[in-house]
Amino acid sequence: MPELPEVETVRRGLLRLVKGKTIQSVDIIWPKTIEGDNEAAKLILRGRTIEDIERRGKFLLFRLSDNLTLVSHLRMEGKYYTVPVDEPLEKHVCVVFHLDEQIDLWYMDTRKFGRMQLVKTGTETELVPGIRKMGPEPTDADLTVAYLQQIMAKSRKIIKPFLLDQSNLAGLGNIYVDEVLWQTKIHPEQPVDTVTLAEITALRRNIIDELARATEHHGTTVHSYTNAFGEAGSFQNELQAYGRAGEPCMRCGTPLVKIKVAQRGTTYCPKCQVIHE
DNA sequence: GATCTATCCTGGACGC
DNA sequence: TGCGTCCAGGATAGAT
Repeated sequence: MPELPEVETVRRGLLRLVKGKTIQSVDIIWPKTIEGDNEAAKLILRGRTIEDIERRGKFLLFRLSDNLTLVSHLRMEGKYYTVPVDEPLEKHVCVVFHLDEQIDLWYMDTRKFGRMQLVKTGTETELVPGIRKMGPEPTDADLTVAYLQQIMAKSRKIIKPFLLDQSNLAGLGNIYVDEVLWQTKIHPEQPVDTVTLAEITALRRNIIDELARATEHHGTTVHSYTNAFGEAGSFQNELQAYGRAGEPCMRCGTPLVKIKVAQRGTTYCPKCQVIHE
């Protein structure tokens, strides 16, 4: 399930593989992948050159020639692969971009949750709802203690769904939320407005550092995630909470517990992570 | 306005 | 072996 480190890894891989290439034509196998009129999208994409690929949160932004941007979200299992032209289609290929130099770019998605949207470059911050409402990137410059303190004081949510909500901050998903909460010793059901300033400060540090470290490891491979070269990330070997239910906590030895929070599987240490007033 | 819930999807695990 | 059921989860529309 791609979160920010995985999406950033895909972006870097795609830059090496398709930057500067021109789209000759497009086949749309799963129509719902591309929002709106598929036939119009095919016509609009034809002849456009991929000038750059940027990222905002978990969205990939393919900057195309003549001020067009293809906004792509991988959701659960979306993946990009480049293959020789006219390679027989594998199962789960949703969109094929026929590029110049005899290369095809496949968008594959086992669960077909991923979505793409075509917009005029620069309007994605208004026209793509997920980007319009998105909170700051998890970096030292953008994600400040003061900002977190301000929005957390006003929230009546519990911490896990709060951190998963991309309008509060960008980039976290189920895996890394469990990790940073374990690192910061915060219970996933702790009410947001009761988290102390010391905890907010430590949480912010852990979010920024954890996502940067995971990006260095090319992300986490759980289920089927691979980068644009079909390679798996290695950060799953570094995980301390997610997927380790029943195993001893690396801090205190207490068996980690798995519960459901906001419809999401959640692993935490019942001794280190205790709800406080 | 804030929060919660159902929905979209399919492969894999599991029980019978 | 084959079938049915459940689980995984990011974003969002609709309900509360």
